[in-house]
Order: sequence, then structure tokens, then C-alpha cells
Amino acid sequence: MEALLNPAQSDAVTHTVGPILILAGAGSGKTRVITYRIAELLRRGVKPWRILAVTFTNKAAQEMRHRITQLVGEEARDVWIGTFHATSARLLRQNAERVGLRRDFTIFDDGDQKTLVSRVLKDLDIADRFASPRAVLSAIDQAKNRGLSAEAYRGRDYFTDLVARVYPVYQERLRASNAVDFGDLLILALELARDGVARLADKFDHVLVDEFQDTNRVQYDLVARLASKWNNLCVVGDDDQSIYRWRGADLRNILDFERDYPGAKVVKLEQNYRSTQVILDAANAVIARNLHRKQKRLFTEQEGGEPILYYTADDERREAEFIVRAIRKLEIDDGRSFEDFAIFYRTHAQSRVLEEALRASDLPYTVVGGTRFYDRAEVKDVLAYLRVIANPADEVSLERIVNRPARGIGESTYEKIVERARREGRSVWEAMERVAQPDDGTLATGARKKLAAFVALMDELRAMAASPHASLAELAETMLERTGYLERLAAEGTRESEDRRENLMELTGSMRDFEEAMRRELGPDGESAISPLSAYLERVSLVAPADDAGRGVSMMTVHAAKGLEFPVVFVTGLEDGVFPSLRDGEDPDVLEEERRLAYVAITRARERLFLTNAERRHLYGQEARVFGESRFIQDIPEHLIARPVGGRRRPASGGLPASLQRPARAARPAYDDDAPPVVRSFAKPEVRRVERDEGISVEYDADAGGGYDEDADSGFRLGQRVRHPMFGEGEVRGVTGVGRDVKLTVYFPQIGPKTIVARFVEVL
DNA sequence: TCTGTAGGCGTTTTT
DNA sequence: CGCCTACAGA
Repeated sequence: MEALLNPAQSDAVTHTVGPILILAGAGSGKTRVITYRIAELLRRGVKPWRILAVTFTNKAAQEMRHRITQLVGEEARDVWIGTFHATSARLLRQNAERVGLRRDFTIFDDGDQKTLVSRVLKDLDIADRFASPRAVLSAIDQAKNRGLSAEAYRGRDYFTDLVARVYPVYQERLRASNAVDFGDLLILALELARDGVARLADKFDHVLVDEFQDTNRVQYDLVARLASKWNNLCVVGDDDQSIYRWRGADLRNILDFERDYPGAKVVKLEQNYRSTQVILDAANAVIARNLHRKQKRLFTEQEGGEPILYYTADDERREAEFIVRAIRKLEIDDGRSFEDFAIFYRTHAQSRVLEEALRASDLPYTVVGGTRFYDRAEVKDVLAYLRVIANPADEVSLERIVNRPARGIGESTYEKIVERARREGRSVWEAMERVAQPDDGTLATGARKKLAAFVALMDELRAMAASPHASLAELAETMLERTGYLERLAAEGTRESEDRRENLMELTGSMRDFEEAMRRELGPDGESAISPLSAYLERVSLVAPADDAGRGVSMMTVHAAKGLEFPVVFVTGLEDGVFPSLRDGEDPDVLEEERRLAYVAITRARERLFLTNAERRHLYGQEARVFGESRFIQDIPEHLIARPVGGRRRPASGGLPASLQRPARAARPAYDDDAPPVVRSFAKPEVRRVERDEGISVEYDADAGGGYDEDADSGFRLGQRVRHPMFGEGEVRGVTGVGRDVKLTVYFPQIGPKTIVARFVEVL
């Protein structure tokens, strides 16, 4: 089979002993290498169940299993292939008691997490506009990404002190609910792998990790631990495609792998089988400006290629219209099908105008991503019922359903029960059972009876779930009937309630499919270690429903595009401030990630690449004329780019006074590194912009047609140090507003960027 | 308990 | 602009 591989690929496949780092450039045949490598291991006699392959997404895991099956057949079934989270959950179910969980533990998604944080903030009497549940949760998540436990977490300032108070209580409630969040799955699996009793380090002879550049600290430690007996650890990744730093991915994992495993084999896959040389040259030029990366350069045998087309439109509507024209033309002239095209944008908010343009022209399209099925309220309701049935301790789900549909158990009633539970050190469900007793005086008789009816209903459903014959779908249907949920929906009689009903039908349908698949897998008298209900709930927590292959033109964020490829790609919104996003000012690490994002976008294209932007763009309903040409475009050598007929010769300037404009391309070599720092702010009332030019700060009102107004100078300079009474010292990264309303975006080391009213800071 | 609305706020997203 | 949340009022 080596004949089907190039020398580097072949090296990566056959070097099976010891640690190995495979740096797989975009389009270099990474999946091929991983699957061939696993086939090679099996060929050499490694038992399939002693091979573990970990991925980030279910899609990648499925794809991998599918391709290995094609190579080796049935044996592929027994290879451990799964996402980090699913693999961790599987290991935890087998050893739940060892980490303080019961086997039927619940997995909380981010919505549940947020609800729980809100609950804890409420219980701790913390009502602080700086401590939104979102912010606190994100701090807890970040801590978990680094493996920092609630006990070990230390506050350093106002905000983190507050997190230090919330985190332990959050964690305690989570455990009392017999629940884990996504971060816990990994942390507990690591704990299990470390404690030795479960002997997880002996379980696998070979461990492979895909998308290694996206791993966080805990994930790295986990796979290192699982591979620790033989150190047959194979990590595959591309530091240039690391785009999830903001959710904990630690690029150091890939950059330091060789230090952690001295003598590790390193293979670079640099031959690209996807794109033309022109496209690769552009991608290489953009990514070359990043400092923190492993040196590599993609090449291809597909010399030349069509030039990259760059179009600057007047506004985002015209940008969309240009794309529609281009698609139409290529569809007719080159006989392309709509499925050949993909449109990428930096943020979802940009998709609407594009969608409208495509719809107006009757071009078929599919938007990838967006609202998720399991996020719909009615779906969450049903799942919450099932969770409480499977795990009565789950108080987040219990709180959700206790009065849904409304049954007269309101907030005050529920709070009394919670108070009782906390006082007696029981779960909320247990307290509920007690309070529902006739001789209990906690509630007035009316409320008590309603509660008793709810408790009885849940008991009945639980008994039904325990019966070996009842199906999941029937359980859900019974619940929908007995609670009157469907009846209420029908009574609404709106278009929306009809949609909701359909979603519920789809949900019960998916339950039937799941049970069917499970029966097939286990055989006629198969016994699973875990109940069908728990198995189903685990699946919906860990596996998003597959997005449909997509008909017509594909539209998605650049993040969603990773791992995909299309013959024709449009990268839109290439304006400084939009792409790259400059929300956090010009933090170099953030900019490097934006640059990697641009690299990912460009390398998705096989044959043709279009880059577009707009001189004016509406943002949050306001017109924002503050964007100039994306610096990433300026990084692409001029000779690779052509401008379509009707395109502008001048780059988008944002109507700035000449003195403030970025120098024209010709005036500046493409690789010049001393571009002036620019910060654009996204303030609502009037979008303003601050530039620093040789240390002199100027600010002007964008709406005044670019006039430059010294009176509006706030006196704040970018990079200036300020002190805030709550957050401590930070650095000014952006200035917006005038007079009393001047607001600053200040970056505080432990907290991150905050927007604060300038009056409250002290200039240092 | 439910519904309407004002106000706030706003990347990227999988598990 | 549009969504989501929080809260007021019926």
C-alpha cells in the first residue's frame, strides 16, 4: 500500500514505534495517513481494541472508521475511535464510582452550565453587572481547560476573586446533581488515567490524536497518560490551522511536543493535493507572517492556476450581488454545479445579506451551522424530562420541567423546596418527595397537592422507563400526553406551535432510529452496560445531529469550513476589523489566530479563489464606514491577484483622510512589517476609530465624512496604562464615544478585555 | 402565572 | 438590526 503514498506519508505510516509528530499541511492527505497507519498497525498484528484514535468531532470519527473499514473490513469495528469527550465518557461509565459519580450521570451542555452558574450566583447573592453568568462560566471553563480545579483556583482581583467564590459551589452542585460538564469529562478521565487503579495506561498499545493543534492542556495530558506505557503516541496536526485558542486550544502542545518527547520522530507533509500553486502561494504568503509557527511550505505539482480575483464593492449588498453574478457566470460558462461553490464569512451576522442575494436570484444554497436542533426549547424540555427520569438528582433539568407546562408550581414554591433541600443536605428531588407528603407543612395544601401530582407523574414515568419492554419513543410520547404538553401546543394554533410539534415528532422519530440501531448492534438478547435511556441521553449530549450534505451553494463561517474543500471559494468581508476581527484591539496572539483563520479559508479552495470586501458595511443596524482593506489581502503578492471587470482599482479605504490611510499597496512592499497599529472600535452610537501615528493620537468622527477633529480627542492613547477600581491595572486597547461618554476597551491581564466608562479610570 | 416589552448587547463553536 | 433576558403589569 505504500505505493499509494508519497515518501513523507509512507514514512508517517510505517514508523509505528515510539512518539511521532506528523505535521500535516492543509490538503496533504492527513486522513489518508492516519487510516493507513491504523491499517498498518492491524497488519502488524496489533489487536484492534488496543488502538485508540481520538478526534475532535464526531464527523471526523465517523469518517475515520468508515475509511479504515474500507481498508481492513470488519476488524475496524473494534478499534477505539471517538471524540475526546465520547471516549472520556465511555471510560468514565466503566469506572464512574471511582471518580465520585453514579453510572447514570448526566452530561451538562453549555446551556445547562449557564443555568447552573446563574443559580449559584443567585444563591450566593451575587448580582453584579461585571459578573454575568456568561463571563463567570467562561472563566470556569477556561480554568477547566487548563486542568485547574475549584480548590486550586485562586483569585487575583475583583473578578477572579468572585469566580473563586462561584467555582467551588458550581462544582459542588454539579456533583450533587450527579452530573459533569464537558470540561469535567476530560478532567475526570485524566484523573482516572492517573490514579492507576483503573489501569487505563495499560489499555492501549497505540494512541493516535487527530487535530492535535486544537487540544487543550487536559486533552494533551490525557492522551499522554493513556499512551504512557509504550509511548506509542502519534499526534497529527497543523499549527497553522489552530483556530480554537479562544476555547482553550493550546498551541504549545504542538510546538513543544518534541521537547516533551525527546527523540520523537517528526514528519512534515508538505505536498498539497488540493489546490493550485497560485492559491498555495497566496496561503503561504499570508501565513508566513506569523512568528509562532513551525516552518513549512506547501507545494503542489499543479503548477500555475487561475489568478485570485479580488473585488471591492461599495457596500455589503453589492458585495453579495457580485458573488451572485460570479456564481452565475461560472455555472454557465464553466458548467459548474452549485455544489462546487462555497461562501465563507467571519461571523454569522454576515450571512443574512448573502442569503438574501442568493434567494433573490433563485440560486440554491445551504447555510451550514446556526441554530442547533437540540437547542430548541421544546426539544430541551423533552430531554430534561428524560434526564430527570434517568437521574433524579439533576436539579438543572428538574428546575426546567417542574412547571413546564405550567402546573401551578411557581417560583416561590420551587424556592421553598430548594431551601429545604439545602438545609437538609438532600437533593432537590428528595426534598420534593418529602414536601409533597400530606403531613408535611412546608406548603399550603393547594400547592402541596399540585406538587404531589407532579411527583407521582414522574414516578410513573420512571417505572415505565425501568420496564424492559417500553421504548424510549413511547416514554417520551407518554410524557407529552400525560403532562398535557402536546395539548397546550395544539391550543396555541400558531405557525410556530406547529413547527414545535413537528420538531417533537422528529425527536421521537430519532429515538426510534436510535433504539433500532442499538438493537441491531447488541443482537436479539443483547445486554448493555448502560440503560437505553442513559445511552440515548449521552448520545444527544455528545453528538450533534449530522448537518445535511447540503444542496446548492454552501455558506458557512470560516471556522465551520475547516476540514472541507470546494472547487470555488469566496472569502468575504475582507476588511480590517471584520476579517481580521479586531475586537480585542491588536493583541498579537489574537492576530496570529486571525491569520491562521485566513490561511484555513484560502486553503479550502481547489481551483478558484475570490476575495471580496466592501467600502461601507452595516453592522448592528448602523452604518460603519470604518473598515479598510484587510491586511491579509495586502500580504498576498500582487502578481497572484486580478481585479474583475467592474471592480475598483483602489482598495477599500473607508473614506479616511489621506493622512490616515494605509499606504497604497505600491508604496509598501508586501512583507513590510512596520504597518502602523490600527484599532477600530465597534461602538454603537457612532462608530469611531483611533489611529496611532508615530505616537500622536488622533480620533475623528467617522460620520463627519472623515474630517479630523482635534476637539474630540479623548486624551487616551492606545497602549496607555490605566487603573480601574475593580479590575486593577490594564492597557487601553480602544477608545469610543465623546465627552462624558468616552468608553475605553481596556485589557486587564487576568480578566481580558473590558469596555468601561473612561471617567472611572485613573491614568497611570 | 403569563405575556408583553424595554433594554442590553453583540466573534468564532464542538463536545 | 435582531435576539435574548429580565422584569413589570395584568
